[in-house]
Amino acid sequence: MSEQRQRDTRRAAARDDAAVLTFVERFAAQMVDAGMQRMPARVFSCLLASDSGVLTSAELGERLQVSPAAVSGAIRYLSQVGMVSREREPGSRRDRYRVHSDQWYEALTRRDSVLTRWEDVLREGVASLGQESAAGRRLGETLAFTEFMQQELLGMMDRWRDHLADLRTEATEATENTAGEGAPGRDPATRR
Amino acid sequence: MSEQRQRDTRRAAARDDAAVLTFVERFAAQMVDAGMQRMPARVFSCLLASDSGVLTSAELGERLQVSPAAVSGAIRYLSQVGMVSREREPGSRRDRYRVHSDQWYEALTRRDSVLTRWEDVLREGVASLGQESAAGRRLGETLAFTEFMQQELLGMMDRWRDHLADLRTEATEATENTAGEGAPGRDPATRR
DNA sequence: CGTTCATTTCATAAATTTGTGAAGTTAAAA
DNA sequence: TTTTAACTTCACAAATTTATGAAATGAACG
Repeated sequence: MSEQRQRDTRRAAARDDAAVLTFVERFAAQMVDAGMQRMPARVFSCLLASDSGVLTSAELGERLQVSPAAVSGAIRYLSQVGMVSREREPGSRRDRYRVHSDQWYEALTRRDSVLTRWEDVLREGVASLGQESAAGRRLGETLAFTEFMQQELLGMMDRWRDHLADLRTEATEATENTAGEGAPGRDPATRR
Repeated sequence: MSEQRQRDTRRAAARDDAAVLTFVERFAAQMVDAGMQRMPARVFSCLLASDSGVLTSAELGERLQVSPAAVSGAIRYLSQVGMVSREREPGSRRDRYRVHSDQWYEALTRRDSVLTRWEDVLREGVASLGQESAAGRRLGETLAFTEFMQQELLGMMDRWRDHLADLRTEATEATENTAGEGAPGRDPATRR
């Protein structure tokens, strides 16, 4: 590697660090607006913007300038809702947290999702207000909407998986230069 | 109206009031869990569970036991995101706030929605991290997902409108007893 | 025009949420 | 077994959010 090249690399890395942090904070802020707690949002965003897609607690703490306790709490939440998974290499005491770029979307259609809990409450509401009242009918309609939506989301995710496969094929064919965890040879049949 | 009937009505009304309040608070709590602020959630839920679908500030304040200021703030938010509209009868100084059971769902697909802002941030992230890096590729994929999802939501809402029309037709045919704002003769062609 | 009533704005007090340090727990290493 | 390193839990302080009362605005009515 020439000295010129090395200097370029170092400069690029420095620029990236700043750029990554900027993105992490902006994207996290959007997630916060959408209702997520701040720390989970920052941790998730940080993983999303990392090259490997895997970071240790220490790395997250250093990048976000927060305590191990804060990371711990955020990870507890994120793994609970299936957006991040926790790994440990046998023979180490360091956890590694990973965002599955292939799978975190799936959290949207989780069976025990927000929508399901809405439905429970709405069903109760319809029952106690009665189908005959205007209010009861309105609640019933809202219930129908959430049920419809949950059904539709399933179909949507199926189509997304196909769409994603297409995108990755295109990307691979365009560059003929696959490496890392970007686009492992993916077999649509093994999905779900 | 017989005395017996009157007593029944009164008893039913009392039961309903309690039932409505229970529902309102439970549903609002779900919306809060999903990220909405408490007061907007309560106000919206209260409108949703009202027979007329229209309430004044004073009525909302009384049912929820909150100050006019709190109602005002909640309504500002709700009308901004298109979940509630504000009306005033010419020749009155009292506002009336309405939930359009036909339309509040549409707020989900608003052009300036959460998703659109996510996309802006993600696009920036892809640009600054570069398509070549693994992180850049991951962000690009997330961007593709949000774009895909936004597109799909449009189709979904189209299908919902049809589905809703069917539901209402069924309901009307079953009872042959239409009244109030429940199911006005609806022409699918006039939608949107 | 001035009065009255409904809504909005704003400063503030209360309640909730958030992140930290320190102690506690668990499991690898010595 | 003891030591050490990593993660977790917990009580608390700080920051943020939330709802209120009081003052301000605005529009109908006399």
